[in-house]
Amino acid sequence: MRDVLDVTKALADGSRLRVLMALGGGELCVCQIVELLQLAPSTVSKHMSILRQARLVESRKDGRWMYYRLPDQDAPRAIGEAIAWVQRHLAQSPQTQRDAKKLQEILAMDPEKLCKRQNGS
Amino acid sequence: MRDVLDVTKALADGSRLRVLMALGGGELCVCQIVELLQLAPSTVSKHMSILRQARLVESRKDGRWMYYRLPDQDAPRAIGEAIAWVQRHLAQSPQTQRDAKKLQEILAMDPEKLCKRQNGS
DNA sequence: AGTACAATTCGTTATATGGCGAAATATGAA
DNA sequence: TTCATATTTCGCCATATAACGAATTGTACT
Repeated sequence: MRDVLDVTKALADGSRLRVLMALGGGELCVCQIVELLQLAPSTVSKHMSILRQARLVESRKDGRWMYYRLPDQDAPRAIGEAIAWVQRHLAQSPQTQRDAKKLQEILAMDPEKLCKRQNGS
Repeated sequence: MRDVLDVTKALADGSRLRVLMALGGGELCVCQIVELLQLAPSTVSKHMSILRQARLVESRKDGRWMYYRLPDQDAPRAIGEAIAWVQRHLAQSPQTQRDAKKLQEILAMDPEKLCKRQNGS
């Protein structure tokens, strides 16, 4: 039950759902997620740790950058099914579509500049 | 997104998950759920209103008793899938099995006496 | 009408959660 | 080593949530 609750609690937040949908397009680093959600880096980091705790995302560290991605096949079945459910039922959401658009802009930017912009402003 | 969040938030509580699993065996009235969860009637009522808001349960009033059940075919697909997911991944849980056992005892009781017992003690 | 009673609503309290900024951590570059 | 910087951890605050008991509502039975 703990496992199931970890998943449902992790899914019970709008920002975290948006991140999961965004990761459907491939891995993202924290500063890209910060830019998408327009939340403080510390807040995003907390969200990602909750998602990782629930095993809804996996992470990879590359230098100073931490990349998050959706889990692959080795993940428990419950996880894959939960993510698929979210994707099915959120795909048409206006929020998801706005985010997809913004993600294009973010991915077009140089990640270096993106991160610096966050300290600057 | 609102709909999806209503569902995930409703599922993000242990008591509500237990109720959904219990309803897999058929409809229950509030006092039976109170007996199962060992929570105050007002608390259970609140839980049920959250589940109904999310459309994870339907209700039927019979005299003074309110019966709750899992939704039938007319429910949105997202709902049926969510319930099926919970059932699949909670079926083996110790909590679910304890509850199933206790449910047998509750169903064996006279509902009239069950409700009165709650005021008495 | 009046009583009994299942369920809900309301008001309150304790805890959980989401948000931020400051400080700490970790890693690459000078 | 020293500095810059991406991320995380920590401490704090505001809001949300779960729990209860008391009061209210709705229904059946005198």
